Amino acid sequence: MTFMEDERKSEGPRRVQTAGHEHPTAGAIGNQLRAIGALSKAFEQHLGRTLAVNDTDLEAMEHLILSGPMTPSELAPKLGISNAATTFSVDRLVASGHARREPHPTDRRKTVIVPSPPSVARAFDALMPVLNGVADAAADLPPQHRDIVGAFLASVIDVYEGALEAGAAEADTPA
Amino acid sequence: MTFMEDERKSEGPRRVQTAGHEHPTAGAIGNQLRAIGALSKAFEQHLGRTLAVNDTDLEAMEHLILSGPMTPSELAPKLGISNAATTFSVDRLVASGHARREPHPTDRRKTVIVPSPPSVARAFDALMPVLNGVADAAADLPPQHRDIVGAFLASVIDVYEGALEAGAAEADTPA
DNA sequence: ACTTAATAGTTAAGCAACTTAACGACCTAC
DNA sequence: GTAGGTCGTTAAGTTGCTTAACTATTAAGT
Repeated sequence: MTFMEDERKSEGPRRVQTAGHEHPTAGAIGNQLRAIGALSKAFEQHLGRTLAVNDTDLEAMEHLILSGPMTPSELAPKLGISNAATTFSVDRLVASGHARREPHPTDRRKTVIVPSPPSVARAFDALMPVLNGVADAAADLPPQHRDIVGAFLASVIDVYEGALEAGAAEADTPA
Repeated sequence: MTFMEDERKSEGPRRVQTAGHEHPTAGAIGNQLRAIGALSKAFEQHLGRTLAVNDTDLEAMEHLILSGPMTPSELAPKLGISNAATTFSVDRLVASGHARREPHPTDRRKTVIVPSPPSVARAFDALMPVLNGVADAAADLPPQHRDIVGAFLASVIDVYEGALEAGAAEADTPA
């Protein structure tokens, strides 16, 4: 690690400098979490290649599969893109046969995007090894261990949520 | 959950259908892992906004900070983009003052990308809450619990790596 | 009932970031 | 010293996003 050898002489408490000297295994857990993030990203990209769709369209399919058919306006915020971009994504999914548009039963302005069953099945088959693998790993733990892991993951979630809130608050206060 | 009501009558063992009926807490752990993935993605985007860089450039900065200065050719595979695209990313980082190009000391073909200390400090300050938060959460665990969590995360990593290998193998065998 | 305003989806024009291919500069080996 | 490979950059083209404008439909006001 050859960074920040000069600079940053002292300006507050800094427990984590490079990778945590104080608790070797504690730092290791952070590394594992980061590794999982990288692996899950890699896996998603692999999955996208398998189904011949780009990242956005794959994510759209995931939402359509996990939450069921929905309108473009509902989908857009889940994808974090504009309404118009969602139209393009749906266009691509329809063109490649992964989904179809259906009129909304009561509101004629709306369109419902329905994932095609074969595509759902293919996505599921590709996802299953990971879903099952993680579920099995968790299921294989004795219940107390499962609770310990669950509690730790909950605390990690709290950390992220806290950091995001702090960041949002700081955005409100332009200093 | 209104999906796959027809189709998929039976074609093999399927333990995880919607969200794991057999082991409620086991499924919960999978959900937690997914939540952590989503949160860390959201946090990265927030961080990118804070430093006024896009996702790619932020990831480049992270690699430059965590692994130290490196050449574009080393950076490109870490970003998962082409060499040429890395040139553009570096151009942007240099233009915004987050990094600078330096000639390689021995090989005059190469350029070394060096992150600017102030940008490193800013990124660090923004990252610290999460880094420290996770490290603290891990450090607060009694050692046996830490081992339990570490072992579980290791098994999750194995699951992903196994799935990626299987996917790669299947790509070789065009069926 | 008719007009006004709001909502849903799409289209249009423009922009940002990627790709592959081709280049000049440099290193390495024969 | 020349031949071939590597490094970074440039060029041309593609993809996928954005905002703004437009059409169709619904909801609300009078």
